[in-house]
Amino acid sequence: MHTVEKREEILQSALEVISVHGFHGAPMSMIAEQAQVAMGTIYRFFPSKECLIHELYKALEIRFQKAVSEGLPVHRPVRERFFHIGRFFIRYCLASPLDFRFLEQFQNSPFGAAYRRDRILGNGDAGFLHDVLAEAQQEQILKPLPMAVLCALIFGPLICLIRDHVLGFIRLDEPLVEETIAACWDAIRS
Amino acid sequence: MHTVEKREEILQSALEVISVHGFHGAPMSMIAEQAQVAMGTIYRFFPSKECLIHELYKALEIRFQKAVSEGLPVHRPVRERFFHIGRFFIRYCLASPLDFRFLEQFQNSPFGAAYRRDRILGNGDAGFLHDVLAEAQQEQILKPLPMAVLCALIFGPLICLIRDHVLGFIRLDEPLVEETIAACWDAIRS
Amino acid sequence: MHTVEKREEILQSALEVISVHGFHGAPMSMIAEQAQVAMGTIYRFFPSKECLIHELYKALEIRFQKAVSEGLPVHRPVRERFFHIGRFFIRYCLASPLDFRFLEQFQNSPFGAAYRRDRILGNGDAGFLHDVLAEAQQEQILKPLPMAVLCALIFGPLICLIRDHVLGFIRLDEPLVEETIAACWDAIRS
Amino acid sequence: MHTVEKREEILQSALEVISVHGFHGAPMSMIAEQAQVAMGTIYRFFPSKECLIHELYKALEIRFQKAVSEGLPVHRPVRERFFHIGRFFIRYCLASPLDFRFLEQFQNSPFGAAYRRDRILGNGDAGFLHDVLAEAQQEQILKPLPMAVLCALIFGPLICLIRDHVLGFIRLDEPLVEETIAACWDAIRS
DNA sequence: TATGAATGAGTCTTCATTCAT
DNA sequence: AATGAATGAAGACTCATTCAT
Repeated sequence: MHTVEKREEILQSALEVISVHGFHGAPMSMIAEQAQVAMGTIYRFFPSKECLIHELYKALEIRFQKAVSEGLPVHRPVRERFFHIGRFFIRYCLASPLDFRFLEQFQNSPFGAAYRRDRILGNGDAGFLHDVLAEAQQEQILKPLPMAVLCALIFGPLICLIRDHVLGFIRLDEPLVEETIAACWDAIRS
Repeated sequence: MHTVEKREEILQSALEVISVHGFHGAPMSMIAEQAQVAMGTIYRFFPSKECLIHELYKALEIRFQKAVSEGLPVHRPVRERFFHIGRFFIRYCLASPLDFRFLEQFQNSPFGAAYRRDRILGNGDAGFLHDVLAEAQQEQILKPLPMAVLCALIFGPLICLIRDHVLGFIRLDEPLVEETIAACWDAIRS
Repeated sequence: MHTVEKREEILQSALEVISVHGFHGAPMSMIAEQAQVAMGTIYRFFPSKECLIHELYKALEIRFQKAVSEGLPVHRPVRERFFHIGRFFIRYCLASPLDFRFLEQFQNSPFGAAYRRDRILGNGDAGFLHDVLAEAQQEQILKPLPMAVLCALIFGPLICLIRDHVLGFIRLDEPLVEETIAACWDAIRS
Repeated sequence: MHTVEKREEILQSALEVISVHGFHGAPMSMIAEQAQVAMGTIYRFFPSKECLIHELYKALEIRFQKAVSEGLPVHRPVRERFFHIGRFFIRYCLASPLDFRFLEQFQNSPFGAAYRRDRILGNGDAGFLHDVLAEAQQEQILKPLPMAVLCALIFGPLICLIRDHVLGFIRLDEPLVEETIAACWDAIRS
């Protein structure tokens, strides 16, 4: 197996094990076993468990941004682009519950505290969403609120509902997703 | 020191240490030290670390519910009650950031999984908010969405922003709080 | 309650708790609770748990010797006295299973190693049995074996069977007891 | 060192430490030190202290059975086989006093309670002795007593004397062993 | 004198990390 | 480069003993 592939394999195994058992329920030995490598091998790619976790976070972030921004109808009206992002956000989280669970855990852990939160999940001003919102705000379509508040008004509810869905408390079907995104739009539009 | 006081002292220390370092970064010895008691003393009040954490959660929940529902203008219009709850919710979280961080951690941990999530933080349909929303919905003031979605539309953004504030990314002042609550109201009203 | 009575109460409680749970399954707190005294009170009578156990052993030994020697038909033939002792030995053990279990535990523990074993259970040359056997040996009724061997030939089987009985593997009824003692007699008589 | 050897080394160290200090006087750290391995290493071979002890018991039992049954003159008269077993039983115990002390402790502990007692030491009806005695009883050479009683009449005294010897109270030399076995034979023969 | 809350050393066990092979 | 056995520091928990009341 190639070096790069092995690295990927380890990251993926870490994701699987950690998202199920949590950071502290996932010993390196378990991750190694899942990746079908020896424990020592992991340390050839990542100097410590903490680094592995941070690297995994970064990898997921990239993967995530890519998925959500995919097919963004760049030249369509703001509202349409907004709905696109909302839909893809939910779609991705539901399709990749492991990613979602890991990212949530990461946010709410001392690991995540090291990171500026304005990256992913609940905030996106580093990326494409920022552009959409900024543009809309200039057109005075949106309320004149700080970017962080706008992001919160959008991703806060979505994350909350995805969590509810993952935990089985509600069932997020197509129409409900649309209605929810619409409600978020109501929250931010002027 | 009285027995009750010591119990309180231990709970408070656990809150302080855990909210900063996380569950797994907070050994019993550290909690004991913070409370200025010996480790064994903790076990006179709580049979295990897990129990200590659950008891702490329950205590915070009560404290929290009380604070948020305090002075609720029961006989005023729905919109006014809604704003009251939103304001007090934020106010409490900002005044008690340790509580907030602990509760957030608890929710996203295997501990919290034992609890139905319909309690606090991100959901409130167990209590007074549920009544307010239900009443408003009957009057057709609100969108005909499931209660869980309504709660998500309210608490999702608030929690998100409180976290941002606690972590120092934004500054939630009085006017911003009002505007945010208003935006949430826009999200749910029909 | 009198001082002496309290001491007795503690010893009796220690016996009950230890014989059921073993030395290491019987914390001082449990013994205190059983005796309905405070933990500290035990330390007014016994300087340490180890001492308590040794004192208990000594008390049981006395109680035991008294019970077994009771009503010994001093002026009857040796064989008759032998049977008397055998019967009373078994009778006492079956009637006082707690004593029996404690003494067995004590023997097989580092505690007991401190004691010369030629006291009780499986040896009795300190007391009346010694006299009976010595007398019999002088009359050449018994094999010319060392006293320790004679004692082993008598108490070895009895203890073994009592243990089997206590554990429920056999049922020691009257006739079986008689036959067993007779067999022991066959073992030692010349 | 080989894996198997290390396992053996740990078992042997456990035997040495436990037979001297007792189960509760033998911390894993002490066993590890004796075996010249780190504490964690023990857990690679045995999932818990309890398992270690049970494995040790099983290993000793096998060793023991093998030693005692070795060279059993299968086609010789019953009496001869009986003496052989008695001799080898004593011989093994005296040659392996650690084994003996451990097995005795095990029997009288909560650990041993899990095991049916019809195994070793004080009972042997699971194995070869049972066959010898059963055969002898059919030939009406022995008293018509239950097997458990016969075993008690044999092993009771032997164990008792071995213990005395190990503790230094008597000296079991060759002739004394022979006489003692003969006395046991007198106890059981009809 | 009696109490029992408090202490903290000691135990078992886990797991991130290392290193000889 | 890869392995995984070995390490030992760290953590939860127990309980004999002490001491302020």
